[in-house]
Amino acid sequence: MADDGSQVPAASVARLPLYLRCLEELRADGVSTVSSSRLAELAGVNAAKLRKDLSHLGSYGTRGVGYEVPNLMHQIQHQLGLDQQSPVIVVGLGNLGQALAKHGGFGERGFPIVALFDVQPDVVGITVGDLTVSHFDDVDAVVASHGARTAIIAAPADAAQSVTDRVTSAGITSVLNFAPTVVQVGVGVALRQVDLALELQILNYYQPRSESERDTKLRLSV
Amino acid sequence: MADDGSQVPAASVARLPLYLRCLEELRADGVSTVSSSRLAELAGVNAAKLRKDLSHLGSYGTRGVGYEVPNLMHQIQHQLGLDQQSPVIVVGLGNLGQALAKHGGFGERGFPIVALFDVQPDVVGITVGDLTVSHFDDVDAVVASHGARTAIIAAPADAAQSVTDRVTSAGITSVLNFAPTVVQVGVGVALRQVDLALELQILNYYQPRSESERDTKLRLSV
DNA sequence: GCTGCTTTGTGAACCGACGCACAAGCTTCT
DNA sequence: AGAAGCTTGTGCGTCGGTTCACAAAGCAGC
Repeated sequence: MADDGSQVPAASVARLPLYLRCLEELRADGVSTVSSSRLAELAGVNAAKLRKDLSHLGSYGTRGVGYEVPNLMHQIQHQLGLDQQSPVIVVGLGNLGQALAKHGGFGERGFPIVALFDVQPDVVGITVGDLTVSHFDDVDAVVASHGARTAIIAAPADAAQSVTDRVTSAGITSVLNFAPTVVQVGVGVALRQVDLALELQILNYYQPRSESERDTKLRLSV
Repeated sequence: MADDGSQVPAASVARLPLYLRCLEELRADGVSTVSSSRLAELAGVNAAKLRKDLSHLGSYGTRGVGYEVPNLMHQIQHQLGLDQQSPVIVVGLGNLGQALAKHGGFGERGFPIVALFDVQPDVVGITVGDLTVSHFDDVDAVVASHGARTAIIAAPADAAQSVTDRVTSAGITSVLNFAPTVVQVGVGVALRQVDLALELQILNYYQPRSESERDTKLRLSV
């Protein structure tokens, strides 16, 4: 029902790519139809929640049968705007940045990496994957020429904010920040933060502690 | 007030490491006392929410003054169980796994990487950072000898579940999964999933779309 | 065509999280 | 000592998300 006017709740949006990935697996296995309960099991979520999530993008299931895998994939892809490729730039080619640049998973899923940037003289000019690292000073022209809208920030923490400001003024409207610091973005720019060390610290809370701890805090799923 | 019996809500736990990181910055700048409003600004959250989060671990602020930076850091560290180091193993030394293994941020924050595992003959035996990659078959003995409780999974998706099962049976109780697939863990094992391509897909939803879209969905912070 | 089985889509209750707003409490100045 | 000014800690209303449970709807077999 909700196709045009209303928004999809943020919590649902965050799960749609997960469903899409599960659907890809099913399609690879030659499955043509899937029920909400089966798909929910694969995604590790509640079946009712999954159905409600999918209902936000229309009624594409068949009662008594389930969802047609290729059709549902197409609907989710459309809703997420994955119909066309979205070029991505990477800023900061340290260990993590280089790994991300060489990581094939992005290109496979419609996010080809088209340019790499750094400021270190010993990094600018080297080849990572099949791209040569450009100097960050050239970011405006390169972003414009490729029509890139998404930036992956893998720069040091103390440079992350200025890098973010620079790429957004160059036309970037989506920022995925791996630097271990909070960055601010203006309106009209989407932002997600991924902090690897933070994840370990969160996990650590759920470790059983020696000193007279309750053992009732041993669950966590994300 | 809530120190022993009651739990800290999961949403609060997930933010405590963030506060801790901001406090580290403040301490590095020589700041000895901080108000909730200032700390909230640094962390990018609401001040009342921050105070409520901190209240879950006791009353460590002084009204009219604020929080003493070193003391608050210590309390958060204690609550998260960061008093002692927690050794970590990395399974899967592809691009991402190698970058994570060389990433200094883990060791700095109390999570020294003590062992690396893979199954590929051309990877086992190589040196990454200052560790040599062991064969995954030896995981039980190595985990036991180091007392490691946390595993970072950077293996291919189709191996992630079996790797997870193996490391948990070897004694691992915290799993940080980077493989692009949902893994299941038994009770008593904490799990967090990080999927890089997923993040880009989520971001993509908030991109302005061409076809007669509302421009009211342009915000997102995490 | 009708009955029974299966599964979707959703109303509604429930639950947790968020943020406002204010009382309690500490500090400083007079 | 008393008053004024901050800042914490928290009660409470609100909002969004999750889950249950069921009606609506399609399919299969008789």
